[in-house]
Amino acid sequence: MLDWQQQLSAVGCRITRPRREIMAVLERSAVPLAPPEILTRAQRALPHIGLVTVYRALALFCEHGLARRVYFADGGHGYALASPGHHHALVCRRCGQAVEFAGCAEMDTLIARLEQHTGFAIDEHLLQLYGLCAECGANTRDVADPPTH
Amino acid sequence: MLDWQQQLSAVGCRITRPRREIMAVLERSAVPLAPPEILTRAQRALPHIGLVTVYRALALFCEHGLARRVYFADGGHGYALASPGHHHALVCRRCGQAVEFAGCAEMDTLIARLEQHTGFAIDEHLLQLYGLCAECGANTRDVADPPTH
DNA sequence: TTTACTGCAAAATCTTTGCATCTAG
DNA sequence: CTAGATGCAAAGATTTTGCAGTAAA
Repeated sequence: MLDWQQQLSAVGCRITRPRREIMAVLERSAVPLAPPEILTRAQRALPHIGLVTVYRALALFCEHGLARRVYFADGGHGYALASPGHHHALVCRRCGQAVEFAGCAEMDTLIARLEQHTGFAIDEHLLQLYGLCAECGANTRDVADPPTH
Repeated sequence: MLDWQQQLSAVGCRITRPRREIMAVLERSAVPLAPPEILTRAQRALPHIGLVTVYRALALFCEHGLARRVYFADGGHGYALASPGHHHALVCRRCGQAVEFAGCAEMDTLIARLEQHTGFAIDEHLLQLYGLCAECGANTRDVADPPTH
């Protein structure tokens, strides 16, 4: 399996210091991050990196399936690393932690039924689940730390 | 079943001319609309309505389950009327038309499996399907009209 | 009449673009 | 070397906030 550097190189993209750092920030975080937060974290290693570069790197990563946008229950969103292949996100509404999962097998029957009823040809889907992770579920009465998107 | 006016009145909200018009705009559209487009359409009947009112009305409608945000395959989003109860959207990637559907019965097994594996307590989900509606599927070689979000 | 709502103006965010400079390959 | 990438500054969008006036109930 190709790692992200090989994958980008293969299509003529360069592996630069900012891109490596942004990828590293995403790799370190269990929580999907918003671009300004990614910037802040990347600046610890690369003080002069700019927000524009973050946006451009994220767009590139998303185009190539290396990252994906994750929507929060409150309407906000962040970016998280994406495993190769088709996955979905399970997001903790309290700590923001996102877990990927595969398996849309369960949805195939649903999709088949809808195609028949509506005449649509369905070829893509967005599925995200929300809830409390084991840890947050256990500490429900603590004050919630606002998730650092 | 309560209509939206009764539902809002019941919680102390007023049924104003702008809110009625914004609701009417949503009712008339098969396509989820972005706030600026909702404004334009509402202004045909209420020339002095402002964008701020649109945002505030949408926030109110969403809070009370009368409308919902619909994400497009391209990352944009719009707002559409929501039927009472739990529904999902099936969106045509060409004309933008959105159809609601019920039935997450198929997902219950998936959710149960994930709860067991991850320890999450899952209580909400976002599911959207994308494809071509029957009409757009039939006319695939026409130039696409950019959907009026 | 009361108080929730509106509209305006302005601010705060978020995201994209143009361009000169830099750097990975 | 040399295309692709960066960073800055600035423009464009989008969304939120403050406040005085307006209108539902």
